[in-house]
Amino acid sequence: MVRRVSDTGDGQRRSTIREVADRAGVSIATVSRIMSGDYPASPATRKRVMRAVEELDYVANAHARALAGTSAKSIAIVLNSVVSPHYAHVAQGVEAQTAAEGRLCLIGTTGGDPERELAMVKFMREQHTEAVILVGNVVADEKYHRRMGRYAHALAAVGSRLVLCGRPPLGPDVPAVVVEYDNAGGAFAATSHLLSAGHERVLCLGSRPGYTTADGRVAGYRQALAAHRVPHDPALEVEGKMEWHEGYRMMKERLATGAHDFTAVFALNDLVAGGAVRALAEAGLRVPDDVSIVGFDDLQPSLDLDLTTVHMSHEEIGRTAVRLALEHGVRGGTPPHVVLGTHLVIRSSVRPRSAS
Amino acid sequence: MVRRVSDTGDGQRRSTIREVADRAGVSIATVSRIMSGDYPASPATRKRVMRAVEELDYVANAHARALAGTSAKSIAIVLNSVVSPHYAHVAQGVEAQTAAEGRLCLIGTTGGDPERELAMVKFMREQHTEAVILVGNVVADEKYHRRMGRYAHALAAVGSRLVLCGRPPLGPDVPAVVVEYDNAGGAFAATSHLLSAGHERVLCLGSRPGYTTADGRVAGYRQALAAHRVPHDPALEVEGKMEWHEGYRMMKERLATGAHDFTAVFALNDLVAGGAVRALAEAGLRVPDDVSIVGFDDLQPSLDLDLTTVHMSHEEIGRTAVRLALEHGVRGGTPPHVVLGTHLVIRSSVRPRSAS
DNA sequence: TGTGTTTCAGGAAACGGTTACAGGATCAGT
DNA sequence: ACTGATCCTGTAACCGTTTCCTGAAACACA
Repeated sequence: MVRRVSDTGDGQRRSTIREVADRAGVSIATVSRIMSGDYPASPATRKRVMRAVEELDYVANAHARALAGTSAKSIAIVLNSVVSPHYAHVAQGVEAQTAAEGRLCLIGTTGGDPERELAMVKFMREQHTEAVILVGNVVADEKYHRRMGRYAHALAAVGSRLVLCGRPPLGPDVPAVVVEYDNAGGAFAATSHLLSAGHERVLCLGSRPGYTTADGRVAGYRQALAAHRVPHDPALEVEGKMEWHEGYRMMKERLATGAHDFTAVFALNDLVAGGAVRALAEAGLRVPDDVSIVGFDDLQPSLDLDLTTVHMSHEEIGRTAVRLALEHGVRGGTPPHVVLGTHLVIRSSVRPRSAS
Repeated sequence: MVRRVSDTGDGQRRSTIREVADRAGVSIATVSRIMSGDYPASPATRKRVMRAVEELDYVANAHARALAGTSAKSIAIVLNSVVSPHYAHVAQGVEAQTAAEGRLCLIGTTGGDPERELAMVKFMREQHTEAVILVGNVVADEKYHRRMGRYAHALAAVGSRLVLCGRPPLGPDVPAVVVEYDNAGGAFAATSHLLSAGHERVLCLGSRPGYTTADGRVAGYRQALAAHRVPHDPALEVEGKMEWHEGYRMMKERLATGAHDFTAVFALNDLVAGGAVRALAEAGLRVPDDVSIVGFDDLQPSLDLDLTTVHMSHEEIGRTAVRLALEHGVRGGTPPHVVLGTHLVIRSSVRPRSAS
């Protein structure tokens, strides 16, 4: 019997339970039981084992433990990127709740690439995570739908323990917990706030057909226009990604090509608002004196900009995702679908039109 | 022989390699070999196995695989929180490089609690991660030193594969890779920029004795004063955490209690700068007309504020940490210690004193 | 002292893979 | 037809735990 050397590949020799047992002069069963909590061992035995553990600096192998049944539970979160403030907060929420539930949190990023997302999900499945939380919107274009088949197949295998965070269901045959936030409602409130202040030409910055988050917010914008009986001018909807530089670009181009044909701006998120504000400033336009603006997210930028914006509890989304995944895991049944609300935070970036 | 049911606890029945083998009419060895890449199997056998894998939706158990030797490599990152932009970028860098090296990234947060940090390190050890990257500064107070013993013990066990990111060494007996950034150098450049513009009363916002990052930046601030032969006034150093609200508070209190006895501000990071700018604005003071300000980090806020600031490549830090950990793992020897440079980014938040 | 109960500890199977070793076919060369 | 070499596949040991089942010692009680 050749015993392979237990080399973990990192040059570290780890002591095993057998070595602890030998040193303590007991069987491995005894060591295992003593390690895993309250077992009625004689004080003498217990002390001997503990000393051996101490001396050998023994740490149980999580893989072996998982294989033997007592798996160290873990939950995976897969997102585009962790630098975007929104995602960062969601990740924070997931991590916090995961820790609170005594689980480990695995994280993987995809850069928005569906291919990498698929690979990640497979990887997480191999790790036997209890749940995979997918966050971030995915473009619902043709390519996406073509790959849907494979997605659905791979994801259905983890069954209901799949959680979709702020993104559309993958298909009717793929059961999944869904946690959304009320994009349309928030956008409605934001736009209404501007309209109520007398603004009628409201620029909508950052639309991006096919991206569900953007679509939801644009929908809310339009609903608000309709509710206030303000005509909808498609030319006021500007396409762009929800990033600072895009906000800057969109406003820059708007000011360069067209006339200053708006008095207010609804930015699809705070980053876009920030970029837009800078572009306005460079054109000599002031907020809120010359232009009113409302953002979305209530993240860091809104403090610096003193921006009126739509507040979401980003961490709450992450926490809820974990909680629902776990609850649903024990309860079963049809997976829950939760929509988290938003509310408007008034700061100083909006001024009534009559007063301007 | 009673075969326990392979229940992973999540209600999902996962198919095993044995089931695949049975269905394909081959042995498990063949399945294993075919799954793990290029093995000279007959096309017929290969096809049969692949079909069985497909039908059963077989995914190998990562734990079993790890136990058997071919471990799925992983790297752990432990940090205070992922919402702080700096940490988020570092985490992003770690994640990116980890993925590039074909590893999985485990993430854990501690909330700055040394106790939780210790628990995390232990957890990561159990997971047999190749390296544990510790990022974020830890207060070097008495309590910390008291616990040092246990830290050192637990951490030394992962040996040189411990990476310290922007934090002080744990002790002379604990070998670790260290990746730092030049806080003092950056602060020196920032402060010098203000001094060269003719400012002599430069407020330093966010000092916090014992916290190495803050200490480094304050040191650079003082060195710059000395180099420019400007007297150092301790009253100009204001203590506070490196957060937006703290920056706001510090400036608010300064303006409330004392006179406006400074013409420039060196904020220890961009968040603090943002809070300070808001407080100044509320007092009717403009940047840069009335007060010049320089930040540190060159993160999102500096775009909104058009802030002159010290640029660091936050992601680079994370990437470097992973790269060094892996390189050092194969090379051995004394662990490397790398210091990454910074440079000043000029925007519009500083104006020469003579012109104001 | 005999017997029934605890109390504590060990032996061994099982978890799901990988891989060294061995062996049966198939095939080419003589 | 015999011998080797070549190909492919199966058997079984092993990774490091947990835990069921069994058994010996110690104890209580009649």
